[in-house]
Amino acid sequence: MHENRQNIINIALNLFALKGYESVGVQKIVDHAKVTKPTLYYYFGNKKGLLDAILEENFTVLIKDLKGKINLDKSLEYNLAIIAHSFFEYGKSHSLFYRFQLNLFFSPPENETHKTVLHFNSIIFGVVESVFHKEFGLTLNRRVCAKYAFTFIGIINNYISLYLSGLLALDDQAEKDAVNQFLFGIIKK
Amino acid sequence: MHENRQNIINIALNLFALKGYESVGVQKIVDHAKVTKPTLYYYFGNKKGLLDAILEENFTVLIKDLKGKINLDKSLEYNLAIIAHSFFEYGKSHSLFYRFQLNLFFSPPENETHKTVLHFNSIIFGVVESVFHKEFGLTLNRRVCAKYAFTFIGIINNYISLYLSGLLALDDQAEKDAVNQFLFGIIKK
DNA sequence: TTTTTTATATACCGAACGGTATATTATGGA
DNA sequence: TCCATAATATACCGTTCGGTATATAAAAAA
Repeated sequence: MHENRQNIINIALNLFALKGYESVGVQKIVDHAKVTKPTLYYYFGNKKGLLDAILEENFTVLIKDLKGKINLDKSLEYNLAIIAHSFFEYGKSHSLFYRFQLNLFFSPPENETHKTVLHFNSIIFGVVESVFHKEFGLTLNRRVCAKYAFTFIGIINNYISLYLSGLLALDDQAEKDAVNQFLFGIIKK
Repeated sequence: MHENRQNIINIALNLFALKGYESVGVQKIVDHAKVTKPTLYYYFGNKKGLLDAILEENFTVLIKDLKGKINLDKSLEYNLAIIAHSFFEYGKSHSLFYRFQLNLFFSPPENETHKTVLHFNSIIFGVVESVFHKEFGLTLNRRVCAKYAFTFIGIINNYISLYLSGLLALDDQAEKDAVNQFLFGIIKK
């Protein structure tokens, strides 16, 4: 039951990630999934509903993982390593989705797709920011904590982008490199 | 003479940056520019030709500025500051284009638009990499220099993204912050 | 002045777009 | 067994897509 629903989601993610959301028509999706248009519209209402389902399904995995593994009683270094590890493992296991999600994040602000992905990104951002707020909340204001979170996630995404381009392996060394780049820059090793 | 050509370029960049290349039809461009389709096709051949003209016109400015200001006889810190300054000034004076260019860079790899922007990005990348190669070329291999260049540009883009979202001012302090983040991380100030 | 080239408009093309009215087939409960 | 609902298909909707054949106006060259 509902196997068509899941199949449509999988097929659509593949096409979206490879060609872009706007470049893939509903007809092409249902052709690849070997169903017809009314089936897709029965499950998702419209094309945007299909996109929402894809985002919901895939982002939930990462968000739950991050929330479950972060431990605010431990050190900043510990939690940054945990975050880097979660992101990198997720990037490897959901590489198609990660590429697609990056694409949506950098899509134009008036595009409806941008706003949807922003919702999930702000959740992730809040989780990462909590780590900095616990560490620096008494000495630095919230704006600086937010900037740290944004910068750290930026460096993480930078590494994952390199991985997605085939230029880097997301191994233990890369996790350490990312955290060290953020904490100490390129000078100290 | 050719005022229609330039007008089409300006109008199209505005629409592309706000709604996305795929989401803006040729008809909408010519309507806004108050010309007709054959005029656009006379100057640019097709929609992709229009995109190429936009990229060429705008990237040339940044690339020439970078090449002109980098001085390989001076220190790494000096050149990184120069690069950050050029990027930030460019981001402020060409903010619409910068947003659009980021969007294209993160667009799906099979999309034709991605490949075009990659060409200009690799030129910029080469310029930045030359700074690291001059500094570390004897002690570090090319892969590490390339990674440094990629990371530094990533941090720069991170800052410009914050600016484009209205979350940060691209002032002198931001330039220093970006370079320090790259060189020394968040610890040393 | 005539001719050629440049620049623009009218009117149209087939294909693809997102979406739906309606019919049909399964399926599970009463 | 009957009926309601869930799930799928056929065939179609108006609109917009990128692109063009053709005509025309303006300007430059002959």
